Amino acid sequence: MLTNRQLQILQVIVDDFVSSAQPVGSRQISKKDWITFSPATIRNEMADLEELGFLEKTHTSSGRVPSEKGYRFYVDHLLQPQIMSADEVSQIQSVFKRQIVEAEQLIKESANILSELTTYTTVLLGPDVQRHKVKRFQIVPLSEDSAVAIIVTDNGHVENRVFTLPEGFNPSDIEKMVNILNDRLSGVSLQDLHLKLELEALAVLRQHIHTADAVIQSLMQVASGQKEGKVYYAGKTNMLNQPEFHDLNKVRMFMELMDKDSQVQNLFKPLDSGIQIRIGSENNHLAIENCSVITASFGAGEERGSIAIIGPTRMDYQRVVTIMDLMRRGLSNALSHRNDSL
Amino acid sequence: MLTNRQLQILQVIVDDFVSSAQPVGSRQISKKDWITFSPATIRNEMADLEELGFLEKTHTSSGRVPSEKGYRFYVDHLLQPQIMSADEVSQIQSVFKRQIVEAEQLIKESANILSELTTYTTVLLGPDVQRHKVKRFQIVPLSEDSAVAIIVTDNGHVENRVFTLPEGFNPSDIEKMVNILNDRLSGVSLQDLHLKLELEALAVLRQHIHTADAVIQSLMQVASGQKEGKVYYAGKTNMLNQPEFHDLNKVRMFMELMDKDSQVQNLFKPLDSGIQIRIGSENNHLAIENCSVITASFGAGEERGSIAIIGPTRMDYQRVVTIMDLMRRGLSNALSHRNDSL
DNA sequence: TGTTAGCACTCGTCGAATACGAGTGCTAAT
DNA sequence: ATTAGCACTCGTATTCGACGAGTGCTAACA
Repeated sequence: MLTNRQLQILQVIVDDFVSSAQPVGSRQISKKDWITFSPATIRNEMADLEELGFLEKTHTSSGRVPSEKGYRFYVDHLLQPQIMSADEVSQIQSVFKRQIVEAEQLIKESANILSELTTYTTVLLGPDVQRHKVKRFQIVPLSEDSAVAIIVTDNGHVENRVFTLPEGFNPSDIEKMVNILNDRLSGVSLQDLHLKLELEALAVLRQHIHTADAVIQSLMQVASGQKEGKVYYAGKTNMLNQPEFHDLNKVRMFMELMDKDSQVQNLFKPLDSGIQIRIGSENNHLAIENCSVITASFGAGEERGSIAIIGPTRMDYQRVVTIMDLMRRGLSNALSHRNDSL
Repeated sequence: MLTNRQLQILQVIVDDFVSSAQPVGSRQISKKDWITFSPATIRNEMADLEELGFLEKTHTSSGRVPSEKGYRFYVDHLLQPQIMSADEVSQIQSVFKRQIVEAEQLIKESANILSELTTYTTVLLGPDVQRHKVKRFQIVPLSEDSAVAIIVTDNGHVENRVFTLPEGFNPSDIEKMVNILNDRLSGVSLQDLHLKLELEALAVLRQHIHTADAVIQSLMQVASGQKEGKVYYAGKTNMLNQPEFHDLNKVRMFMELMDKDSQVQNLFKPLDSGIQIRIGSENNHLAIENCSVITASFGAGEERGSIAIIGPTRMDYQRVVTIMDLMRRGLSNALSHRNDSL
């Protein structure tokens, strides 16, 4: 167990390093007016903390830097809620006060404000479309041999895709077919749709319509169109201002990662609904081995999305956590009041 | 007018500098076996070319580098079509040979191949949605007080948006309304829709439906949903491999630009349908003042999109132009065969 | 026994001095 | 008109020493 003095020192080191990006030395610590002991004592304690794995040195003789374990301890035990300036609070709330035209717009702006306020990179993951339920099928013929299939979900999301009509398809069959589909499959979630189309609808349609098989194939593609929710980014380039990204190679790896929605989705998905912090190697990805990711989810009922803020491990955890909490509450609230689409 | 010898020298300088990124000196030029004159002669010619503004020096005494004017002259007069390896040609054609599931997919893959083959950044601008014509309106009620409005265009594109139903709206009016809209407004282009909704449809609807005004408002929003065509990117990070982007500031500016669809759209839109090259400051944008942009458009009839490839001014113009030409032909072909949506 | 002052030592950074080499411009010879 | 020869320029890489921030250890102190 750490002594009280060690806790104090660890806290100062993390706080100082976070704001200055420079290794912090014993003298610097002793200058704080609530630190009552001498640099020499601090050096001794620091040596102990280093032995315990909470601190590191960049070279034999320069100040200490928190290790991953140090950050981990800090976020687990030393985090204190921070007071935000009224100005910043109102900046966050301004998004929610305005009449929300559409959920998508709301989310984009939230992401922008988050990355402005934190100076880090923000990723917002939209709700998982696959969970939504079918509200209505629609097929609109475009020409002799093509049509667009449309699926509207219960929350107003619209999936659509153009497909080629099979040879010998009778255009007047469309209405019949759409009716059958709507009868049978309303309320089925998109993720189940694939199966139900094949098991239930196919048999019935075959009885009525000549070329059902080909059309069903196309419909199945519509259903699986968007495998995962949308991803919104903000402040991608903020990372370039961080001194730890002065290395072009790191920049490249980071940017490449941020260009791949699917990877981002996996890496930044929260594991439960609280606010979570993953530090450095805990992220299990080379491109962000020196980054921390703070995630939270928001939403109401089935309609859940999540926020991720990515910064260097040397990031202002206290501030980000408080901002994040404000934002997730605001978003949840706004989304449950008007249950719009994404 | 430039002498034959000067042309030769300019050509060698551009070609060499493009591939090596190093200023090229007189000795290096004289080594080429089709160059018959001595380094000293070359030095004299180079001094003249510099005076004419085609070449520059990086410092008083090191090799020459093409100036913007030099590149301009090169692309205008010295460009020779290049022979591509059979391997590369087949790589391009492979995209078009496969059965195209959807135009969007086709375009994404084209962009990827372009940036792979060129090692530069590719931007593909989709067709301008605003030109498409309304094929069908649809309104699907979601709950007591909300519904989603859908517009299908003649090429299969689908625009949609959730809107709040006005107080006292009679759900059974929806069908009536949709019928009127489809009757009156089929074939109207999206860009005209705004106007026509207001001038023609509104009056008619008012006669039949109590709360028409509010609904029309929402429909107008749907129509203007996507102001401009979609933008697809590939190889954004390729630029980081170029030695001229070893400067973090340039990287930041470039990346920030590439995150703003609307700016990208303006900068990279081709002015006519041929292959165009804009060099350095001709782009009128600080973030790409050391870049060249090569654009071309593709498509059939109204369904036009465009390709832009962005690289450093020191870019392999010959190669890019030939690749671009292959690609634009391929895309035009593929799109006119199946007139799919974007 | 815990704390602190003092001091030798380490290491990274910065600036000056130096050597090197690639390339030019000019002059004079062909 | 062309070219060989040569002095000169300038960027890069390397070395060296001075400087300073910071440590670890020892010995003195409360």
